[in-house]
Amino acid sequence: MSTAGTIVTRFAPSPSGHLHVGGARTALFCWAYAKGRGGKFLLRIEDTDQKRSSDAASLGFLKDLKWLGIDWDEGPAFEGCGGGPNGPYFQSERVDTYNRYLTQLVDAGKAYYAFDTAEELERKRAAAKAAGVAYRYDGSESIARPKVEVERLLAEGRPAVIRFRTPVGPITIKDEILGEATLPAGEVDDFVIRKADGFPTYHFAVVIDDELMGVTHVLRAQEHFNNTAKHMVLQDALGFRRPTYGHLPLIFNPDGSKMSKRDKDKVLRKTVTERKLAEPPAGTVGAERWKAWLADKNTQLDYEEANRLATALDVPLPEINVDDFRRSGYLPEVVCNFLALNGWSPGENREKFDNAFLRGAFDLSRVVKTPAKFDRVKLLSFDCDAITSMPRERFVALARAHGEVFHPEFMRKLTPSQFEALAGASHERSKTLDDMFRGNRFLVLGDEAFAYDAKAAEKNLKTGEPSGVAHLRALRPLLAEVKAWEAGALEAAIKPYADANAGGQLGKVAQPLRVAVSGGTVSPPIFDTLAILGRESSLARIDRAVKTFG
RNA sequence: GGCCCCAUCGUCUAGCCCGGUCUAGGACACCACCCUUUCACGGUGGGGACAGGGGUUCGAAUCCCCUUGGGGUCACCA
Repeated sequence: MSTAGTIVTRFAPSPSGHLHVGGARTALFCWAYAKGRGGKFLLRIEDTDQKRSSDAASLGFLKDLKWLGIDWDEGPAFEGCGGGPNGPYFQSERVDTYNRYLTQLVDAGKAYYAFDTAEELERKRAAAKAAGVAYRYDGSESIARPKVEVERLLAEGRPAVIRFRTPVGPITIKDEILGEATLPAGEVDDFVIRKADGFPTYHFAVVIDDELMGVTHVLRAQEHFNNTAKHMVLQDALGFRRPTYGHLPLIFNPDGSKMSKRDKDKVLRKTVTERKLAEPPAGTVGAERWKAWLADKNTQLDYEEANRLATALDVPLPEINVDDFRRSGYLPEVVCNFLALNGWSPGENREKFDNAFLRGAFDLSRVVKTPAKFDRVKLLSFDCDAITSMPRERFVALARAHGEVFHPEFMRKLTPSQFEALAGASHERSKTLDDMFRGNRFLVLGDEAFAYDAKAAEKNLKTGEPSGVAHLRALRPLLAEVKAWEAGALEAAIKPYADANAGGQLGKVAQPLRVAVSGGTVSPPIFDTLAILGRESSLARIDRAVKTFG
């Protein structure tokens, strides 16, 4: 039990390998609310659904929380967080506790066993729907069943659930964000509180645990709003106190659809169909999986499969999970900042802030009631601002760390000094930590291996008077003479040439060079690009371009 | 469909609770121009919203009602 007066919030996800942005925001707000008030933030794993079997990867989202800078005072132990006196923090390990309260309710006549089969219930639901009326469970038969009969059926081993006997009457939900709402009598029926497999349902476990763990404030997604009524009647029946509730607005895709991992499959399917790919790209997805995936729109690739396929296809995947944003090169502090802005704002036209500010300023009265559409373009802009305004050394360090995790083969092909030069040259044009890796593939391909973009070559090498190739021919001996192959010296060699032979328009010379050494029209500043590439590769590539397009 | 909730630029939002200071502010996006060795950055300027209809009031984005629209929820999932 926690000290009286201490604010306690909790984030209670079901086990998952990855943290969804919506969940991340909920966690962030719970964290900020408690920590900003000297309270505690705790984590609890809602793993009462055996079908969502939990394996080792099921707690993968803990690292996402850590990455965001959200740490928890109580909960599963992980990298210095967690532990605490109110555990276990896995609901699957608390079944005895739930059973104690369950028995108490049954003995008091506030809950009862029911033996309906799934088929029976389904039939009644369908009938109600056909009749155009709202389905409500009718417990009269179960309630009337004599105790001996119940015990006989139980002894027989008949599958049974326990339902809560919801008192008749309207229920008023009080919410710090949405205000008050009253559900008319009969709206909440006798819901299941223990499943046939012996596990409690979400509604029951939540109420017990929030009470036992001393949770004072429940902040969760708005989809739980109506559930609150169930939790309230349970609290009353058990004699529990009532936490303060705040239901957060949902976060959607820009088109209003729900954000789901399926969005990734959608993008990939569309690309595969458009490109008429018959076979999976090598090393991405197994042949069997590929077939099944293409045949059934409801089949989803797993996380790694989707990422490998996206990389092979060179298509960006919509970021859904926190880890997706990390992979895409977003800064954790920016993700938090932007997430907080979806559903809350500090007012006074302030938009940029860190978690320390959030924890000091966050409060429920400024949480917005309306659902938000997640604007990745604005997020990108925030990330760009954060990156370009950080010190260069910090950027280089972050980019290196990012590269080592997500682009190890790229990192292996560059020497440390080459990498540093590339990162330095990329800093001011990077919107994410990933940009420099995606945009500069040509650097790590062999001099004969990278491809020339036909359009770029046509425009910058073959046409013009003099043509780009003509400039390259003239430049080649000048470059060969450059003593120290670094950006300054290269500029000193090329600039005068442009002044004399291109009317001072450096672009007339820079673009042909760029296409010659990179294959395309986009690269870091040309002198940097040549310097990073080195003398040997630069000259070899120029020679190749002259030979190919001359 | 029943029930519940919500409604300001394309998007995120400020303003609403305590009506006048709002010819509605900011950010992202967009358009134009400028800068420029590509890309990006940056600079300057611009278009852009109180869903509709009734009330209340001297006066409404702000209060009330209706309509419309959006969302949530109606599981032995959480």
